[in-house]
Amino acid sequence: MFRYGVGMARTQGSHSDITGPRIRKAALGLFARHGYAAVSMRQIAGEVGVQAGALYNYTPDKQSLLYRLMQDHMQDLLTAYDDLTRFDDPQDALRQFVGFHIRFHLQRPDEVFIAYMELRNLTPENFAEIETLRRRYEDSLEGILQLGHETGQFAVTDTKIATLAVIAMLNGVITWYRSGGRLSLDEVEQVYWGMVRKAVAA
Amino acid sequence: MFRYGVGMARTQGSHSDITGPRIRKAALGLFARHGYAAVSMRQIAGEVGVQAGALYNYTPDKQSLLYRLMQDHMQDLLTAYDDLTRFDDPQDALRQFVGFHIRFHLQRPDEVFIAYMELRNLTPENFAEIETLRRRYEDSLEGILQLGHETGQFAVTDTKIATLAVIAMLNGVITWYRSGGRLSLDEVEQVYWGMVRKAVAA
DNA sequence: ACCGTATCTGAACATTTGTTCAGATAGAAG
DNA sequence: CTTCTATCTGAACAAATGTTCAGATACGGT
Repeated sequence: MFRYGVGMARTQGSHSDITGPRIRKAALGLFARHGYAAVSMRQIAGEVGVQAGALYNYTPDKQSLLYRLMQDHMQDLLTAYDDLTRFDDPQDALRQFVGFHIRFHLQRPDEVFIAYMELRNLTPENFAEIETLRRRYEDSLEGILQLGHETGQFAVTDTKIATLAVIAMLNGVITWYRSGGRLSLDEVEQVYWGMVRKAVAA
Repeated sequence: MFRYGVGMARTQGSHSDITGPRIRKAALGLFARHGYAAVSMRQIAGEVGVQAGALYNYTPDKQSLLYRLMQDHMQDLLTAYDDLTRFDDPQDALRQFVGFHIRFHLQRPDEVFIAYMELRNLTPENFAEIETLRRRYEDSLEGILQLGHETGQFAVTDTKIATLAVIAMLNGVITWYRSGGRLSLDEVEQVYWGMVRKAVAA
């Protein structure tokens, strides 16, 4: 027997305020684990418990879904960093940056992974947007190094390279850190701060 | 008019010693630029000037092609490093490591990119193989830091973390360095060596 | 109770995917 | 020249891809 239209419609409890975030969360995890190109819209839909077509109520296409994730992440990062009350002393400001960076990024391993690994899957326009945001964040670190260089507290021959080197080093932490592991967050922060401090020290 | 069999066979000058490397080189470049999952066998074949079916004379499948590229790279790396005559003094050994790492990796940006970004596209067995090789390389750096720690020349509270931090910092160089840019290879090496030296200094 | 709309299904679409293989030609060896 | 084999073509395959859409159901307001 065929009951016409059974299950072919809006489902119980469905609401865009619920489904939207769930889709982005599922996409986030899958993109981080398998990579953007290796994940299909049907996989994402499956994780949400919905058909693939339903995703297009929440994103115009797959590419925009990726872009949205990156954009949200970068904006969260900038907002959180802007909310800090800064220190005037370069040394204090640098320590604050290191601590903030490590803690913020360790709380969002998937976002960080995607924002770094999937840049090449963005359209040129979307890529430019994300790069602008990233640049703004890196510039704030460079500003600290620059100031410390001028006051003679830091010995960095090239602040641009030093900035990238410090960030690369800090980002490395997310490749190995697992909460509940050998070291606590405080210990990790202290170890990295020790290395950064000495690396730029005069 | 249909001439039976025109162009449907072995092509002039075709030789496995030529085509094999060309396939790997094309795959290397495409994987690095667009990512393993986003590159099709037909794209690779097209770059070589051959039909997709011909690739299967040189690799059992796409996955093995990726694995081969990573394996070759890691083995080149280990062989090149093993060929160095080592220094006894930890400071000298560390400087040698920094210089070697930067120069070796800057000469092979595509290989490095792939070896780092496409690990998740390997089968578990292939992944384990590559990880073993990578571990062997990292262990040699940790050995240097460990020795320097024992002699009191280095102040690294955690040699494991220090190893990963140093490598992450050095790897960062390939994300921005372009030959013919503002800095020469020697200058880049000096800048990074300065930061690494100070970062682990007692 | 009714109506408008938000939300989802199920099916369909044109492409593209990795892979296989019979057959055809070129090169190497005798 | 003949024979054997290495190398490639061209076509084919099933499966998977991103995306669209008519229609069906649930929700929210009146």
